[in-house]
Formats: sequence, structure tokens, C-alpha cells
Amino acid sequence: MASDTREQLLDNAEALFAERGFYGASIAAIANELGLTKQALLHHFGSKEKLYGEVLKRISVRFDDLSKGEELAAFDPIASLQAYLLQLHNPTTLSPNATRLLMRELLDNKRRVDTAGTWYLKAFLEGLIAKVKAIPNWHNATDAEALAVVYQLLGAINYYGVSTPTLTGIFGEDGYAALDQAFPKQLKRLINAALTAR
Amino acid sequence: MASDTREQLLDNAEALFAERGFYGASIAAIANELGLTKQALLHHFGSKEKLYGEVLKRISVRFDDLSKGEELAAFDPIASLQAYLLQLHNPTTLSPNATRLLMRELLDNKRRVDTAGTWYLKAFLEGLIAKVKAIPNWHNATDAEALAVVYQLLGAINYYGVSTPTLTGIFGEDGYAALDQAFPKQLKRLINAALTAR
DNA sequence: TCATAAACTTACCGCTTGGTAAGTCGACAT
DNA sequence: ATGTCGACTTACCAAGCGGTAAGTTTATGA
Repeated sequence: MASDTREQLLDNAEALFAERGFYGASIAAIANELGLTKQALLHHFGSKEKLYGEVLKRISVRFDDLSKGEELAAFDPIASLQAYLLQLHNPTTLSPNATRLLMRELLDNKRRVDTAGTWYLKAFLEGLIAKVKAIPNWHNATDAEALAVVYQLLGAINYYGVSTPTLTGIFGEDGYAALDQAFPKQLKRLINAALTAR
Repeated sequence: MASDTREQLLDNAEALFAERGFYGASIAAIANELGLTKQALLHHFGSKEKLYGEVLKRISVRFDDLSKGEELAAFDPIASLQAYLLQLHNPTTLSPNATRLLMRELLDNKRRVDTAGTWYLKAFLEGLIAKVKAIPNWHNATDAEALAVVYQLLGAINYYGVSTPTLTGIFGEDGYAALDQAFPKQLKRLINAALTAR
């Protein structure tokens, strides 16, 4: 299969899994949306589980790229971490679809035997803990304390990233636009406040 | 049907919908776990959608009770809002199941025509906006700014509330216990920092 | 030119899904 | 005694699910 049609297929699968969840998105529906039959899709990926796994893998690769791509040795560790977290809020870094899918993974992996959704998160979180502890104020903090503060910031970002349809429904397009404009400024303040005071 | 067996049924349905999502939880599975046949369940609730709706309604009632039950006229508006938000972090206020289910609703209601998950949220969020603007520093803030800051705190709380299985998987029981102990302290600091600085 | 292999299609399969129809059973009020 | 009503069972149903088997078409490279 040409690698770009494969990417296209995976894009589509990602969108449908994000929107409907693993159980809600049938392989027939995914295939159909690209003009394929269910069996053709199955031919390429073997099974639904494997397809889902590849979607997840692709997202985690993007995550890794994010870590690697950061500018090294910023002088101010707070500013550095702040920039890193703000990237996560940027929809171009990780697509809204990916954010939704990861949130579903967070909800589902209690019963999923496969730990595919977890292994990359561990490295990611440990990296964040290290970044927090690089801040002078946080030098003697425990890992749990560092993780707590950074996980709160992660929650603030990801929860919002997943709320677009709901918030638009409640406050309308205009209301959401105003919120979306105010959000980054407040987020910067929040990150700064969380990491400075201690 | 006796009202307490009905509550038991709804408890069970809530747990299964929270764990597996609307599509992942079959009415047969829900009924089975209480020793009923699928048809008996269907007899009581009419359809799966209706059962789900009642589960959602029950949760939103608990939400309303939370708003009503608050101590009126705290002198310090920051402390008052902080206490209110900390309640949300307390698992006895809203069960982890309910938190999970609401998070799923946030993800699903894009395609769900029914706005059941939305209407109660509106009042809740508007209440929070009002509470923020009652703080002197925030008096002349826009609604969008107030919503942004409070939504970030909501995200920090709810994201964490949904992460237990994942975090336990990554850091082990002990690691999670340490995090869970450190979390509220950091959360208080975060809320305070977010609402004070401006 | 011919073999090989990838990219499909057609035709199934067994199982589960949500839902319906019709009847059974016991309690209880008239 | 009888009617009736709610709680439940048995027996279905069509549709959808993920997946398999076997064949067909199409491009490619030796």
C-alpha cells in the first residue's frame, strides 16, 4: 500500500476512534469513509485491535518528536517548562482528535489488557517531573509533589482540549471564541503561578 | 418496582457505563450483574437510551444538591470558591464513576443529539463564573477570562479524578498513594495562586 | 512471457446487539 | 371469585459486529 494512502487511512481511523471510541467505531464505518470495503481494511491491518494499535503508535511517535524537538538548555527552567506545556495546548502540536483519543484511552485502559496507551506516558511524565525539579524552588520536592503539580497543569490543558463541542454548545460560537482567546493568557499565568510559588 | 432496587439497578448501570462507555456496556451485561434478564431491565426502563438518560439525570441531581448545600456568604470569596472546588476533588462528593461518566459525556456529546449532559453544566459553569467575579481582583474581568481560569481548575481536578487506573499502572500502588497524598496540598496552592494573582 | 505477490471482492460465518410479542405468575383490590 | 396490574420469562427478530476463506484482478520485475 502506498504510504500516503496508508496515512490517510490512519488519519480517518484516528478521527473515528476519537469521535466514537473503540467500540463505537466499526471497521466498516472507517473503511466506508474512504471508499473501501471492510474486508479491504482488514486485509491491510489484520484486525481492528491492530488498526487501533497503529493509530495509537502513530500518536505516541508524535509525542516523542515533541520531546526531542525542544530547544535544549533554556536558561530559565520555568520559562522552558512553560513553553513546553504551552505547546501541548497548541492544537497543531497534537491534533484535537489525538487529544480526544488519548482521553478515551485514559478512561478505557482500566479494562484493556494491552498497555499500549501507557508505556509512552511513563517516559513523558518522568520527563516532566525532571523538568519541575530542575526549578530551584522545587529542587528538594518529592517526585510525588512534582508530579502532582505538573499533572494538574496537564489536566487543565487536556480537559479544555476535549471540551470544544460542549463549550460551543453551551456558550455558542461567539462565546467559545471569546473563551478561546482568553484561555492561553490565563494558562500562562496559571503555569507561572503554579511553578513560581513554593 | 421498589425504589431501592431501582437505585441499585441505576448504581450498577452507572458503574458499567462509566467503565465501558455507552456502546461498550450492553444492557444484557448490566442486567446480568444484578441477576436480571435483559428483558426485565428493558421492561423497567423502556430502552437503553432511556436507562442512560436516567443515570445521567441522577448525577445531575447530585450536582444540583452540591450547589444548594453550600454554606452561604463566606466572608472570603477566594476561600469560599476554593472550598467549593475542593469538594469536587473529594470522591465522596461525586463518585469516581460519575466523574468518569461525565468525562465520557464530554467526549461523546458531539454526536449525541440529546443535550442531557450539557444543560446542567451551563448553570454550574455560570455559577462558577459569578463566584470568580465576586473576588475583588476579578471584579472587572470578562466572563471569558473568569471562565478560562475556573475551567482550568476544573480540568486539573477532573483529569486527575479519571486517571487513577492509568497512574497506578505507571507508578504502582505505592507511587499512586504518594501522589494521592501530595495532590490536595498542591491543588489548594494552585487554586489559591490562580485566583489571587491578577 | 510468465510467475509472483499485493490489492482487493464476494460470499460466508457465528455471535452479540437492542428491541418486540406474547404469555405466565402472583398479589391485591373489588 | 374475578379482574387487573406490575413483574417477569420464553421465544423470537433483523441488523450489525469482527473475522475467515477463497477466488479475482492488476501491477511489476525477471
